[in-house]
Amino acid sequence: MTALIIDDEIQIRRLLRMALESKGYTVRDAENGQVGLQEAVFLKPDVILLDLGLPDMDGVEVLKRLREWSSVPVLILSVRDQEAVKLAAFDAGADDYVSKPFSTAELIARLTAIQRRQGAHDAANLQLGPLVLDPVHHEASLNGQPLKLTPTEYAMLAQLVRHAGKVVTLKQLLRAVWGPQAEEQSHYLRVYANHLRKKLEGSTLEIKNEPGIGYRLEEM
Amino acid sequence: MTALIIDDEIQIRRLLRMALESKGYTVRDAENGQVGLQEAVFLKPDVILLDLGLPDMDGVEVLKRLREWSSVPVLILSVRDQEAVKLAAFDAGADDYVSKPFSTAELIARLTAIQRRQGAHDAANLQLGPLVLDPVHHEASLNGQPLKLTPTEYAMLAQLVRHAGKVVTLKQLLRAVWGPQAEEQSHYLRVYANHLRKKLEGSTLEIKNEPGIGYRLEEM
DNA sequence: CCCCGCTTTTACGTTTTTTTGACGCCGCAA
DNA sequence: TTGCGGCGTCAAAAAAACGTAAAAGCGGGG
Repeated sequence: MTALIIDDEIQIRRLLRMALESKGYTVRDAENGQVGLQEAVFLKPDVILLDLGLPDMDGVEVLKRLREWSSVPVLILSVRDQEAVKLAAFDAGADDYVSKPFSTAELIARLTAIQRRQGAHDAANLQLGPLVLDPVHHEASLNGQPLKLTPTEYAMLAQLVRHAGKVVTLKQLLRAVWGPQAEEQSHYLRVYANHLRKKLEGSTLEIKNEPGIGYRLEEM
Repeated sequence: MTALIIDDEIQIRRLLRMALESKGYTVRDAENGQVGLQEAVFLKPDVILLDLGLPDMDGVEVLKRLREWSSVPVLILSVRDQEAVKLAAFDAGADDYVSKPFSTAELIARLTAIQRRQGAHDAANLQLGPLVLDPVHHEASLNGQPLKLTPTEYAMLAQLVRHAGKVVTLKQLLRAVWGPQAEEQSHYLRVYANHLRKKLEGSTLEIKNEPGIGYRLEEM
């Protein structure tokens, strides 16, 4: 089990390193985003602890770059206890969030939690029943057969799969797929929900609408 | 298992030689970049330990020259603990980085780590159906006949072959072939996809485009 | 110095995707 | 019943991405 710490404060790195090593992790650290990403590529860690306040680049940006090819569990560390930042981090694919200062016990608890969750539905990719999404290659398959999706279709379906069975609000979907400035353009969703429904036709999956709230991907 | 040490300080060479030989490596060393490159060609080592502070040429330059024809794992040694240099080395294709002074234990650990990683996707020649790529000499053949490729064409085709059958995203291709700063220059890809398609014409291989996502090399 | 091969840039027609607009349906409330 | 908001559907218009060819830039070798 290897963990990668990306944080610019050496005290934090030391603290985390000790806590993790005492739990049997092999620990590697990086003090900025650039190096952190490089380490992630080379080291292929089993979990990443990422500080949002890095000197060279925004932590959310680091997370986005990481998520282009990796689905490793990421635990966000941050002094900022602001909702907006939290949401941005989750949107970018964070698995959990801890605000500094934190107790090492809480940290370890959350860490094992996200790794267990990961183990549960990892086995590679985003998956829901017969549908498999491969985030690295942007490919999808349904019942083992390739499913052709445009970039926008893929992004919307991925968002739905990430919250499979739960309602994803209109705003969440629009923000995730079209960006924050498109939060009000809910007609986009109608068009693309339609596309996706056609492509999912004949499978056990269904995109349901909750009027005024959002959409939900369900397995029948 | 043979290791090549490229370093101008004789104490370092001795130290490394002892550490490596005790781990069962056959060791060869060179005291400057020129000789080091020649040794690399001649010896085809399984791993290279490269000092960045060489008397005759910049270590990063050595690495670039090496990477023109070899994908051997390279571990960088340097007294300079500067981020800029590290990044330059990684960009040029380094696998890991150790700052002097270092413990031999750490060195060995990193060494075995990068070799294990390498083993994963090495396995000698890249091949897909009638196409064979020789990473050592940067040569290619199709249906047994030599296929003439420019360096850029080779790099792009190699990237596609490594992920044969899967989509390689635009960013991934651009980063791999033209470097991270060319991430947005997707017109390069159009031009070179075109070149490669012409050279693959008549074979069972096909370069397909997934609009907005990337390219895929398929065998028909 | 010029030629040659390779890379980069530019231009333009084509294909694919995204956006926009129109229309009808349904449920709900006035 | 009628009017309205949110939704589903379809297709045209607009934008983006792609394929292709050819010109311009660039560097090394003769």
